[in-house]
Amino acid sequence: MAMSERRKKILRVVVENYIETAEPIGSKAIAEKAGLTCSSATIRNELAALEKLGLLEQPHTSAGRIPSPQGYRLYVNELMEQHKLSIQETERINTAMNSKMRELDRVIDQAGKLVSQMTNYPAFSLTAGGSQITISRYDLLMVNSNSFIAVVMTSNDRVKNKLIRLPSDITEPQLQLLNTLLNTSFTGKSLAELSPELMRVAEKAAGSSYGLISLVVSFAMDVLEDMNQSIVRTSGVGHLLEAPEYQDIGKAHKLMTYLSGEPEFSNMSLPMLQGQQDTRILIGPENVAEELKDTSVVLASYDIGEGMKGVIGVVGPTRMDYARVTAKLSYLADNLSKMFSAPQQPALPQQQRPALNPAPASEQSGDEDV
Amino acid sequence: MAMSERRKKILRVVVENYIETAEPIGSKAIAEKAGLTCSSATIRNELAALEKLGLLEQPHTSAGRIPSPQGYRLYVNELMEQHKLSIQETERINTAMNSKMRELDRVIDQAGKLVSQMTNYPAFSLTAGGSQITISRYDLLMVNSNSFIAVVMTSNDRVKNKLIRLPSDITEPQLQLLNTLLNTSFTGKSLAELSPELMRVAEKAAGSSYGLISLVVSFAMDVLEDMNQSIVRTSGVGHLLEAPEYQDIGKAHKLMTYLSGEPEFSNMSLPMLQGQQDTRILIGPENVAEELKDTSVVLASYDIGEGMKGVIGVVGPTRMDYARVTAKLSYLADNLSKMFSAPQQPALPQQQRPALNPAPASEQSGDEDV
DNA sequence: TTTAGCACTCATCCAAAAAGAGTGCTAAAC
DNA sequence: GTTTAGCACTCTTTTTGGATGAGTGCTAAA
Repeated sequence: MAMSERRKKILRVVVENYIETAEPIGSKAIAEKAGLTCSSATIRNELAALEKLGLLEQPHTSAGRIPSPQGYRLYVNELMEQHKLSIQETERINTAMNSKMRELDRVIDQAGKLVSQMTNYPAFSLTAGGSQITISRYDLLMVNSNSFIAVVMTSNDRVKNKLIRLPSDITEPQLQLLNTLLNTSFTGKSLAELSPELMRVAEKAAGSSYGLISLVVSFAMDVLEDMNQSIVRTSGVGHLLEAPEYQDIGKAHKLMTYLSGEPEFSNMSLPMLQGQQDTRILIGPENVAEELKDTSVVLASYDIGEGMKGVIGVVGPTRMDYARVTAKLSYLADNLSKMFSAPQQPALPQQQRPALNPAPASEQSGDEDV
Repeated sequence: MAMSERRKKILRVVVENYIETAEPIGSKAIAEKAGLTCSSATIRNELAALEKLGLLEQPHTSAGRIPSPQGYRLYVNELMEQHKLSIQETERINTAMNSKMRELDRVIDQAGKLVSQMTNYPAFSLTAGGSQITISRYDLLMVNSNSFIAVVMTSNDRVKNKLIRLPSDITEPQLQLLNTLLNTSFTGKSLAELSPELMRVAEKAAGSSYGLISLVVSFAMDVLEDMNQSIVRTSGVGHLLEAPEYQDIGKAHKLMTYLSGEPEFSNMSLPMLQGQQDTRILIGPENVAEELKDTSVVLASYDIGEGMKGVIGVVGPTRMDYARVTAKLSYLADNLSKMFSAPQQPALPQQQRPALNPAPASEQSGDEDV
């Protein structure tokens, strides 16, 4: 009896009305919208009950009701209907993914932008979780007597390179030797295992007084560190101003500054980075950060391979359209996962660079380079 | 007589007051601030004259005066004093540049962010002008029988790579052959010169039926295209809300959306990309874009080497503090130029990765990779 | 349990009045 | 000829107070 069907219906009308209009709704309007047979007075009684349960709130004595965060939570958990994406929407995502999403950096960037454009909310995008990645191979390419290119490949099949210049000369055989040494002693090691001691020992053994090994290995460490480190990127903060709840400049500004800083999105993405779930909704006060206390965050994660994960998310007013946003977000995340697992890229009519021969072959694994 | 010293002084007070307070100023207040010996009535006469000259404006009959765009222009051209950066400010720029600005992509990103933080205005950052860059060298590194790494080096000493997978097997000698062919026929060519015909011919000559050449060359084309293409990045749009002129949400939102889109900053950067000047101030209506008509833009360019240029810029209300902004911008731009020309990085106490041996050597030229 | 009725509370809107800032002009002073 | 004091006038901003109306909570009857 705590939650009769009627109450659920009422709650739902309140939530959906508020999502749509951002205005409180009164008993009379509810009676009409809900298609219930009872009168507004009855609804008033129910409203009072729902308020007592903590699911509704009243901005002031003589206003209608709006959902409380708990109200949203119940709505999201039990009442919300799955939103189906329209064909246009899926098309849009697909085409956007086909163009220019090749490198990891760009994926983070573009995915965020795309999400923001599609939801009309600020969006963010991040990657993380590469701490157990190792270097699987080194190649040193001689350029001239005082510079060479170091190419390293990681266990998750990414390749990065760097042009290294030396103050003194080096010969091809020396470089070869160095290359072999690197491949025998410095592969299969994670960032943590590439200790300075190891380097010193190897340096000595090689009889190299140039610190050449350190130079290359330190580059390798940079690469691993970069993969490890999560890059967060925010886009579309301007969308905030569209929502009536951010007509208050002070409020809008505060949130914007927070979003443009380096917020701890990675924290809230944790359960997803650990693979415990792949979408997550944080409603208002459920957020840890003070700045997000009356804001909701919707997150979806995707797989980059080798234990690495990416997360895309949306930030908006608590009354955001959860059904629609989650639908878009998880569709996009799914597609990103597919893109990273299948080298052939998404499942769409490809448009290769027009001038190309029908390449018999393939595409790269993910991205390249530092 | 059109512009007596007194008038200049008055104009200057009006501009500087407006920059500081965003409020019109009246004759009496000017008399005090300017330290002139005359009375407010005299000033009123002068004000009327300055208004007739089009240098001042009056929001409404009984308000004080504010500068017109022409007024700003005159101020910027003749009256503005060079602003000296404080030690703290230069320090801040220096330290920010030392950390994590290694790769080009990141430079664009970080420089924009830094500018925005230092000026408290939205900032943008872009690079352009690599159309005559060529590929100077190819290396193909065998990974296994159906994949290899393609490494290309460009004429401006950047190196990019890509892991290429094949549906069918390939042998080391085949790869070698391919490598040689690429280096003999496809180096020293700009993007425009890498025509599909050339590829077809080479493909035939090589007897390769795999389209392998296309695969690698098309990657090279991507690389050149990427360098050619200007990447624009905007940061700190939220700062707009701090300015009183953007307390109007509608206005703020419009400008923000414009800035977050892909605005033609590259157009206004043109004179700078062509090396005709290295800072530029566009005041209000001097801007081409409708959205920027009552906004000012300050730009500074820096050299990336090999004809490539980068531009950083700031967008703000017409009353922005030009002296301070230009000072910061050009200091940063200078430092960026230095950083790109000298491999050793800026002129500051370096902190290398702590665990490293005192590397006898150097650092990379600029950045790496795609 | 539902409903009609009614007094009551607040936010919002609007108009009118009051306050204040700054001007432009005139006539006198330097 | 330039500067200045004086003053009426204009226009914005702020304040005030009443009217309006939406929506409630409660009571008493169905």
